[in-house]
Amino acid sequence: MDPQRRQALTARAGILKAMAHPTRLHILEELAQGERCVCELHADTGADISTVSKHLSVLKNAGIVEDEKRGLQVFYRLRCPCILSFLGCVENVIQQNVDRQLAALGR
Amino acid sequence: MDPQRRQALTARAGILKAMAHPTRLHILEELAQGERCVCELHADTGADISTVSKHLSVLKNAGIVEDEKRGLQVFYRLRCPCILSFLGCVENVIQQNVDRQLAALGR
DNA sequence: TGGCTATTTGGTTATACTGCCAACCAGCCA
DNA sequence: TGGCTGGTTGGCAGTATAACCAAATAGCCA
Repeated sequence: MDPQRRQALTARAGILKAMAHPTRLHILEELAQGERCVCELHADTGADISTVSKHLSVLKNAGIVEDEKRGLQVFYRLRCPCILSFLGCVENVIQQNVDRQLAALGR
Repeated sequence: MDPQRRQALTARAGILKAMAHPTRLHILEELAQGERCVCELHADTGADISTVSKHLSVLKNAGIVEDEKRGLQVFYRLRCPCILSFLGCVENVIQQNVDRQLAALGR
């Protein structure tokens, strides 16, 4: 595989990896509805605030979200709202998995 | 967060996690063009064949691909071809990251 | 059956990710 | 200035991933 292709694949994988965590997906879905401060995300994920902060920095390093400090609070928002658009297909896969498991049970 | 939502998020994250590796993305892109046997994927990823086999089992466990043995060979194919449809947005994010880095340099 | 090819599995080592705690920093206000 | 609130950072322990090698398995054919 040539280095350029390798690099392109690594970049894409990096974005996916940043998204591939339940708490981070939850955060992204919240942000899809509008910007949120860290304390709000802390409240509705239930995770320790330092954990939330680290998740946010993962998302920020990946370039998926951006932040803005206003007074004491830091607000985060999606940089590309389209980022969640593929979840429809992910749901298809999951539904198929469920169907398959049911079929296996009934077998 | 209620357990059901937590579970849904974990399932989604699982799919993303399975995709979040350069070699596995490469494999998925190959499969998007049609089924391939392990040896073909081995040839064009350049990875050790046992490594390719393990990557394929990750994808299979996630329900993203399915396999079929025909003679000595095992062929893999995408279960949901739409799975790569979101890469367009991932590319947007990457392009923005590049732009941002360039801007930072020029600053 | 014996040997060959294609693939999977087990074991090992190195590396990376998570979550939690404690300490620290920044901005506001009395 | 001192103290408070909101967030970030560093460090640690536990867990999970990745790649490689060696060994095992499955199907074909002589």
